[in-house]
Amino acid sequence: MEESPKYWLVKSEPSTYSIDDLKKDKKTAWTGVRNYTARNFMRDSMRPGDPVLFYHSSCPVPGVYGIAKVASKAYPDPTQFDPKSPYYDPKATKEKPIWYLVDIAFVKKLEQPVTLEQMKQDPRLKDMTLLQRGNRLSVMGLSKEEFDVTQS
DNA sequence: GCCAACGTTGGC
DNA sequence: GCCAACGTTGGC
Repeated sequence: MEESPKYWLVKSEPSTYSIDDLKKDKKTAWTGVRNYTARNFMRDSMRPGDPVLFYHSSCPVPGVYGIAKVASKAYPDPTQFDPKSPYYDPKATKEKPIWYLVDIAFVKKLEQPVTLEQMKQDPRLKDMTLLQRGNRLSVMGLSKEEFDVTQS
């Protein structure tokens, strides 16, 4: 049976990595996610080609600034093995990695961002994980409807 | 810079 | 296995 398509949202602080950086790079390894729920999404559910909303957080106007897509299957995050990396995890070994990631590829930058403010006011997005109280997930799933609203 | 909300850690 | 303390996230 055909698996239903999945839609995603990833957060990034634009001062660290923005949609413009992704546009320039075309593709990037989504390193540094150190949250088990987010890891599980990447490791277990993301598939190459899945559409991704690119969200800017901790910036003057938080919101969705672009579209990306999943560009690889999951593989171990190399930064967990690197003692010089801020994401180094001494408990991880190459035989037993802890953290996984996928590659994310640029699709497009939105001419106008869909701001957090706009999303909060859209009744169709009431159940969106992003808008739930206190949510801090950096990788989250979306329904097709939630993905499509930001396209209109 | 503040602070609420959350996840993780570690003592017991 | 509980739960208080702590660190981090992220909007404002």
